[in-house]
Formats: sequence, structure tokens, C-alpha cells
Amino acid sequence: MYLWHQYYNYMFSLSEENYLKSIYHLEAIHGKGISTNSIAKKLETKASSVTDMIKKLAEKEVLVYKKYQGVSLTILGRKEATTIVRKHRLWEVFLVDKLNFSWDEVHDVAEQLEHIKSPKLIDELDVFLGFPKMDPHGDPIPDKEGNFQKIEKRLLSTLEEHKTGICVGVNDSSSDFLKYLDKNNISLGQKIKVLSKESFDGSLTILIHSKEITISKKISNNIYIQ
Amino acid sequence: MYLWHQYYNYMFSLSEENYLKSIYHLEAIHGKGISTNSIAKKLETKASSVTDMIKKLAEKEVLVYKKYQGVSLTILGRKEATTIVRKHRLWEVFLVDKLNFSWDEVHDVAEQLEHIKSPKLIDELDVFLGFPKMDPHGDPIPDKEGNFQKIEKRLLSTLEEHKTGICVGVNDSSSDFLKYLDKNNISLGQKIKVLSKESFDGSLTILIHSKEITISKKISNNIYIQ
DNA sequence: AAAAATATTTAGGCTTATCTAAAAAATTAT
DNA sequence: ATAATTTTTTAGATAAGCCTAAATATTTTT
Ligand SMILES: [Mn+2]
Ligand SMILES: [Mn+2]
Ligand SMILES: [Mn+2]
Ligand SMILES: [Mn+2]
Repeated sequence: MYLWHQYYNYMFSLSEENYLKSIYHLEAIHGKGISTNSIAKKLETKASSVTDMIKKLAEKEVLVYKKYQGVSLTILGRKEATTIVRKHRLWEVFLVDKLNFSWDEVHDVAEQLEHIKSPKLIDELDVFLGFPKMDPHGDPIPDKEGNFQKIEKRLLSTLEEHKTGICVGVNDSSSDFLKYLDKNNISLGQKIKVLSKESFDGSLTILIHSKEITISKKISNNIYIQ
Repeated sequence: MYLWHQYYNYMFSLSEENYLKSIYHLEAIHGKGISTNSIAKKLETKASSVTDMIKKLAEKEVLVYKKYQGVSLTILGRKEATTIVRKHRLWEVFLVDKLNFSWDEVHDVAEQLEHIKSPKLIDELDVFLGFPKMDPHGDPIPDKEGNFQKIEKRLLSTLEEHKTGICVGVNDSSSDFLKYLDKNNISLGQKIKVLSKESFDGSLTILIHSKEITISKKISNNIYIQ
């Protein structure tokens, strides 16, 4: 019996919250009807564990589940997931803006902080940070009501030769990937020009900071531009 | 398998941390050899659960346990407990100083935040807050090495008639008690003069903010003065 | 020094969140 | 349309952390 029981009647465990968040992110990419296997892959767990958990979450009416048909979040489920995403991203801003973390160090700590139960905490944090609209990786932060604007963006890999874009986000917040970007001076707001595209492996030679570098398809598939 | 495994090889669960912290606080009052029952009472759990857990913690060498003899923290256990206390109190300062929480609102949230695993987080928080020495309830905050100075203090209930003291701490951080203090304008740094003492029930009539009020023995037993 | 009372431990269960292996359903290939 | 493959579910186990009830040890009272 934990302390946050005084705040909520409807409460989710750390594990349930992680399932909701993962399903939310998967729906954002693939639409409704998220498969057991895709959830298992995202959470690095087994399909059988997922089946167990989605039954439980269906009971709690945060998602709809029909055997062999995958799941979809309900309004309630999406609300809950959005709150977790809001918390995750606000904490990331806090860590970078106030505590001298770099953008590659925040994700894992935010994974823990997003589960802290206190409505006042997160709303006051929002105030304290000046109601930021974006997290350090360019992802939008939902407001108190769960609303946020979807920003226009496309993958760098889809940019044509000789065209220019501005880096506005990343598709992978892992420390490894972000450190690679740092090493190559790629950061949010940076202008990137595609000089040439290798059709064989999809690698790009780009101009950034008036320096030419070649990046693999895997890299350009994880950078968003505008 | 949680994310913090990347930071530590030696890691404690939320529950283990709460046991360590409770035993640490009990040792501060009663010295070595903390009984199973006293731990159970502090953690609002059953003695049989405590026996299970202290066996596990003894295995991990954070405490010494001999059947029927109670437990004592080892150096390692005390170090771990001190870190948790440090985190708890630093978060309390953060909530009050930066997020507009009042001193009666912080404890329950800090109970959650104290379990966040990230050495960088807590040390940067310390920097950000300006290395505070006291939490909002007048309790000392251990530094990075676990050192803190014990401040001179006594219970208000031990102050003689006509003598004056300054409120420097509380023995109970519950919201209920702190709200009572707020209602009666009793806060840290406040001058308190004992006007009279009722020998029958130990209640005190005190002068605070040039107002006379009468408080029960239970209240004066939870206020520290200097 | 017994007897009574209290404290502690042990035994056996329960829940949550996992897992592996096997069964069943759905999809894809022939 | 059948067979092969893949996906999903079910069945049964495990570990952590808790519980109740019973057994045992310690302490207090008589
Ligand atoms: Mn993140
Ligand atoms: Mn992010
Ligand atoms: Mn506290
Ligand atoms: Mn405190």
C-alpha cells in the first residue's frame, strides 16, 4: 500500500504505466490495433507477459482487447498515457535546463521520474520551467489538459539531394545515438544540406556547420528535419 | 529488470531502501540492536514480514542479524541509509524553495523521490539548491560523503516555566501536525516563551508572536527548540 | 522457578509481474 | 486448399514482498 493512494482511487503500477506509454507511442506510429508482439518488443519482454498484462489493463478499461486482434487505448487510457509522457518530457527539460544534464543523459532518469505520483508536483514543475513546449529532443510536451501541437517534420532520409532542412528532432533518444550526434555537431536548430545520396546503401553526404560528413541510412532515419 | 542496473551493481529495491531508512532512524533514537517489532511498527507492516526482509538484508551485508537479538546496520548499510535520507531532504528543499510547496505537503512526495536512482541527479540538485544544510523541517542534510552536523536541540516540553527558546525543528513531519503549527503561527526560527506549565497533563501556555496559546503535551513533545 | 505474557520466527499462502514450453489461431506460401 | 510459418494464447513455474496462524524463544510476573 503506497502513499499515493491518498491522491487517486484509480492508480496504475509502474509496470502498467510503462505498458500504457508503450502502446501510446506505438499507436502514434501505427494507428489502432497494436499487436502483442510489437508491445513485447518495445518493452523487451515476452509476448505471454504482454497477453497477461493487456487482459488486466482491459479489465481496468484503459484499453480494448479482443483475442488475437491487438489492443487500442480508450480515452481514459490515452489520457493516462499522455500524462506519463508529459511528466517524462517535463523532467527531461528540468534536468537539462536546471541540473546541467546533457540531452543524452536525461532519458533513463526521466524513465524513473515519470512514475512519481503527485499532480501538484508536475504542474508546479511546469510553472517553474516556464511552460516549455518542447523537450530536449524536440518532442512536444502535452499541457495540463493533455493537448499539444503536432509539429511538421520529416526524416532526414527523405530529403532530396541539394535540399536543405533544419534539425528539429530525433527518433531515438538513446545515449549512444545522441553522443554520435554530439560528436558530429548535429543538434536541434542546426541547418543540414544534403550534398549527395548514395543509392546503394542510402548513405548521405551532408553539409553541417560548413563541414562535409557522411552518415549512414540508419542515422538519417533517426533525425527529423523541417 | 530496471534501468538503474546500468548505474549500480549493488542495488536495493524500494522496499529494501525503506527498511534501511527506518532502521537508520530507529538507531538514531535507540542505538544498536533494533527489534523486529519496532521496525514493523515504523513501516506499518507485520513482524513476520520484517523477519523475512532482515534476513535478506543481512545476506546483502547491510545489517547484522542474530535471531531474537534485533539488527544493527553495518557501515555499508548506514552509508546507504544516509544517502536515502540525503535524497529525501534535498527533494523536500527543492519542493519548498522552487515549486511552492508548503512544509506540510512535501514529505509524501519526497518518500517517492528519495528512491530515484541517479548519483548525478542528486549531486546536481544539491548544487542547484546551493548546498542547503537543513530541510524544511529543520533536519540536517548529509553531504555527498554522508557527513552532517548534529544540531543542539531539545524538546519544547523540557523547557522550564518563564524560559524562552527558538523553534528549530519538529519531530513529526505529518501534514496534520504541520498544519496545526501553521494555524497557530508556529514556524522554524520563531521565539517561544513558556508562560506556565500545567502539572496535571503537562500542557503548556506559551507566548508566540506576542499571543498566548495553550498547547498539549503531545504538541510540545513534537517541537524542538534551541 | 514456574507460569503468564510478549516477542520473534517459521510454515504455508497470496498477488504481481515475470518466464518457458506447449497448444491454438491466424497468416503466408506452395 | 493444404501445408508451413508466424503470432498469440494458455498452462504451469518462479521470485519478491507481503499476509495469517501456529510454533518457539525470551522476558516479565507471580
Ligand atoms: Mn526520453
Ligand atoms: Mn525526450
Ligand atoms: Mn520528510
Ligand atoms: Mn523533512
